Amino acid sequence: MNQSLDILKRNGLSITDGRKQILELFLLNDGALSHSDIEKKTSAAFDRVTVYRTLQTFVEKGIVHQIPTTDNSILYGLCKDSCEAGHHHDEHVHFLCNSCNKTICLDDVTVPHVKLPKGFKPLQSAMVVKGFCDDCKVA
Amino acid sequence: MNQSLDILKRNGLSITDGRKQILELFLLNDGALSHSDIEKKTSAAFDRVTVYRTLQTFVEKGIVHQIPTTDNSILYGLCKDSCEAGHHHDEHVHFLCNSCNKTICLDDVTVPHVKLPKGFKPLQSAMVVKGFCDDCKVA
DNA sequence: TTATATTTGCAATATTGTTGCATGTTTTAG
DNA sequence: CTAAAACATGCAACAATATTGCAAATATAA
Repeated sequence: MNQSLDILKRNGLSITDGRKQILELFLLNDGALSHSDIEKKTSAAFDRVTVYRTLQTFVEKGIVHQIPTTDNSILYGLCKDSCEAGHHHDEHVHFLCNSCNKTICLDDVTVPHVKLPKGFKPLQSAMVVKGFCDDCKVA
Repeated sequence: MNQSLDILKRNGLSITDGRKQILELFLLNDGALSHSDIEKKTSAAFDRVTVYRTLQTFVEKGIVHQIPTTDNSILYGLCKDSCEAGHHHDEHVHFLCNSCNKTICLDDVTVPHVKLPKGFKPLQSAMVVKGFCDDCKVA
């Protein structure tokens, strides 16, 4: 039943308090989290360095993926099961709500392919849509 | 003939050395620029605070737009003529080359609309494609 | 040309990110 | 179950990046 434990084991990571708790945050939270979100939500229980390294490890293992932003931060979102170490399948659309400010992974909305000018070879795409989410939309 | 002067005037900004030179950089450069790119390319001729404020002003006036990244930085790209103060029309695809590391605005490639789950109201979209650009592609 | 408005640079400070290393914890092997 | 090895953590020091107030300098308007 303990999903975070499961994920850590599956990825060959040692089980530590920090990793478990940070992973829990992702599992409980519906939106993406930044480094500072995590510090706040854990009440700085872990050294900031530990948080940095934990996130880095999670990215490497394909447990979370990075979401680009325009505010000098990086957001991290939980990967779907289909992600593997070193091989992310995070080509879904991310939605940033202008009102509640949450960033949500729309796992079922795939980033569409675009026709690029001659000579450009695409390997990976990211898409962020801003607007109002279901909870915040004006009725 | 002096395009940067023209742009500054059109936007009701006072003409200063810093603004002219930074704007020149964007006009001469084919890729997007970060704060630190600008500091390097101007040989730190301007205080870093001035560069921050200049970029902020340019964004507000619709002279440049922000491009999201996953590396704790913000890239700035020159807007097309159609952009106005407070109302960006930067819904074109950005291409980040894995080899030369340039980020290029593909002004003619529009970000496609995606079908969002019920209740989500989109206002603005950004898309970044990674891969190899025309210059760096393996022949 | 002068007065006003705006911009700049400096200083101080805050925030964010990185590295090496000793200590503590987890895992593995016996 | 225990000991050794492997690994993760926290601290300290440091580096880089970002923000603010304010006085001096510059640009614009009258």
